[in-house]
Amino acid sequence: MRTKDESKIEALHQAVIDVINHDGYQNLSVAKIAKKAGVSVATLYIYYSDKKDMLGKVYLKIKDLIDAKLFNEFDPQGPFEQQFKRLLRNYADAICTYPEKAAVMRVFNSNPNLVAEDVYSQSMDLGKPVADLYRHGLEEKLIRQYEPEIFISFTFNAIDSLAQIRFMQGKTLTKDEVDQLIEMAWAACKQN
Amino acid sequence: MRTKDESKIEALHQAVIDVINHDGYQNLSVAKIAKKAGVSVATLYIYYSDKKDMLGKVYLKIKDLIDAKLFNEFDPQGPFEQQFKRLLRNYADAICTYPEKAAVMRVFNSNPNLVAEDVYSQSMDLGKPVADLYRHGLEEKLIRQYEPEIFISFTFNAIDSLAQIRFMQGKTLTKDEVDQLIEMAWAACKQN
Amino acid sequence: MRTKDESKIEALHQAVIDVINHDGYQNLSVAKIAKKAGVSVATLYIYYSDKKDMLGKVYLKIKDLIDAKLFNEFDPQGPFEQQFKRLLRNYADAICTYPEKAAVMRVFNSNPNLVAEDVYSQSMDLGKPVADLYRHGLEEKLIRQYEPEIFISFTFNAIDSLAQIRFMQGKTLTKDEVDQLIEMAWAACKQN
Amino acid sequence: MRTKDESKIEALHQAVIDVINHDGYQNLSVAKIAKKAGVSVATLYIYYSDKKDMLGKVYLKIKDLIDAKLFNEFDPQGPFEQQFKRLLRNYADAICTYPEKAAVMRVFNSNPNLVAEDVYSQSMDLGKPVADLYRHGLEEKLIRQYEPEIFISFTFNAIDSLAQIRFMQGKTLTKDEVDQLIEMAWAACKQN
DNA sequence: GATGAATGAGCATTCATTCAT
DNA sequence: TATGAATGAATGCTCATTCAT
Repeated sequence: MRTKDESKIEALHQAVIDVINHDGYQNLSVAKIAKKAGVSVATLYIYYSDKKDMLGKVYLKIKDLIDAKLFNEFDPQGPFEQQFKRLLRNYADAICTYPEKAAVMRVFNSNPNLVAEDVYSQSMDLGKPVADLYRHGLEEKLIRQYEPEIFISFTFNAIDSLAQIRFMQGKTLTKDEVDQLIEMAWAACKQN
Repeated sequence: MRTKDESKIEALHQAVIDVINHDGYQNLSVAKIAKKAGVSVATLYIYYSDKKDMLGKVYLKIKDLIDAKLFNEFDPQGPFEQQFKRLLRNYADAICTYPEKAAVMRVFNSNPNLVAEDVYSQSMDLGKPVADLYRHGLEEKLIRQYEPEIFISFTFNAIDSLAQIRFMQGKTLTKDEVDQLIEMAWAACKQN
Repeated sequence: MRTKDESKIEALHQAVIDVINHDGYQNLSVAKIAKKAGVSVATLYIYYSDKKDMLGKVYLKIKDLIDAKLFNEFDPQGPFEQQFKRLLRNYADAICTYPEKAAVMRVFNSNPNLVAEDVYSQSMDLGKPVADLYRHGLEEKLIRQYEPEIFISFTFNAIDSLAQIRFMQGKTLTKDEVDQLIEMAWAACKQN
Repeated sequence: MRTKDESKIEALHQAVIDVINHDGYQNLSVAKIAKKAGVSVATLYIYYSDKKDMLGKVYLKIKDLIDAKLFNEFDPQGPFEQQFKRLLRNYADAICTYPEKAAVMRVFNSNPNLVAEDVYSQSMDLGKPVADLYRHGLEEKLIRQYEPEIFISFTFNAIDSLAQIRFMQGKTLTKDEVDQLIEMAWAACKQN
């Protein structure tokens, strides 16, 4: 029965993503999700304790998917600028690869009370490697001596911001736009 | 006859803002708004044709409030960099002056279907002067030759992004942070 | 101020008739009536104690209008068959002259709880002359020795019944149909 | 899983009938129906998509019940007058057997917008056998050469009309009245 | 007399969740 | 495991009626 289970969970997760992107998350009812996933509402409650629990798990799964791409070809020993840009490029790649999932993640990020507090982590929380990189850049005076959140705003959030606009227009970031975003992010953050 | 009670409209608007910031907008019910405003639900429907209409009007009022600050001491004839920074400073000032309202505007901006399409304008739409400034900078080759949305991401949206984080932490942008945001925005956008 | 009053009452009465025929009487709200009449809801309550009172008065007015036509050229001394047919012809004339009003009367007749009990009188209650005629016919053995309601069914109600069907089809009774109805009514009622 | 509770549907149908006859159909609210049926409002929406759907199904069920009686001992080859009277007697029997249901059907028939258009058929539409009989009588010159609706008025509708009056008086048609109604209907319709 | 403002109670419908099988 | 049946509480909205001017 293991495979059966997994396929149902998968279907439910995808349904959440579809419904949010299709109807907006304020129309996100368990009935709609279950219907779209082709399972009964009661079945949904076998896998998840409640709606919040389910959304939290979807969120986490999406986050893992994107984080998984984040450190592709990432060399913690390489030169700082290269690492910095590598990270952002990977992030841009990730949200271009999974545009609907990225859109859902943005929804979760700007609506913290959709999921339980403990499951939710700020958009800042891109994990230890990012924090390490930031600290490294700070110590070596390669980036401005500002708070980490301000960097997030000009890096990941700036990319997200454009991606969101493009997603609303039914597009994804172009290769050129990614290059431009990275250039501007670097220009914004680097210490002169 | 009874005279129109302007204070009720004010109370309703404030209630919308409070409820969105306290309970999140997915718990934004007409009943809750009316209760918080101290009026009956039926009364609400005297002033607004429906929920969407009400939210639209709240949105517009907030937008006007912020836009009103935007062109304070703004000199369209002044040097470009100064104008650029003036605009962003004014924007930062505005959202620091009305932090709850700015938070609400962010919610509306990322949830377009909360309000009628005609009332809604993209976060990009900061009005003609901004568009003029962008075009001017482009023509004079003072800023990068990129699409306007990408600039929005590194200017208004970057500021918004940090403001949102601070708001969630129960803070507002500090004077220093505003300075830093403006510096970074300019570094990101300017043509080298 | 007398004329002003009358015109408002007239407008309200007409509005009731229009709304019932247009939207059906289950969508008959005082707000809709007042709007259509061009007066405020509160004004309506100056003229009538409540909705039921108003509808009752409209009903009575319509009834009077139709009853007024009923005894046109009616000769209580004339031969029975002629009187019988005269009455029905007058009735048919009346509901052809005021088709919307007749339609409204039918609604009231089949929904007794729309108006107060005291104002409401059974469709049978066409007044004393009709009762007299019935008694006369009975005594002279010119009509069947049945209960009065059964005659109503084959006379006024039969005419109403066809008129209603025609009204729903957007038509009124034709001259021929009226003749046929009267012939059949007489054939049904007369004693052989 | 829980099994479908047929008794609930039955209770709901009966509740509709009761409420219409006791409170009139303009006070026919879903809440009242559910309460009277002893089920929750939400349960009602498991069985019916909406109020209109429910009323439509009640209507259809009642219609079927009455129609089922209509062709009892009906012999399409028998003499015309006998068939004519048989049909009316069956109809009278039906509405005497189910007086509350017949009353409800009358309400539905005179308020077409209570149910969906497709479910609704005019009171005339008593099915093909009635139409056949009418055509037969017409061709053989056994009945007057009039439109079908006019016959309906002097047959089914006349019976209905008296039945309605009696129902309002808390009675049903007596055996004698049925005989009288049929005699009069035949007298009205037959060709001399 | 006239009316815009105001409301409690009610409307049809949907919600997230649990039950019984 | 799986699900149709069931529901109390909530949803957005409208009602007939009254108030204050």
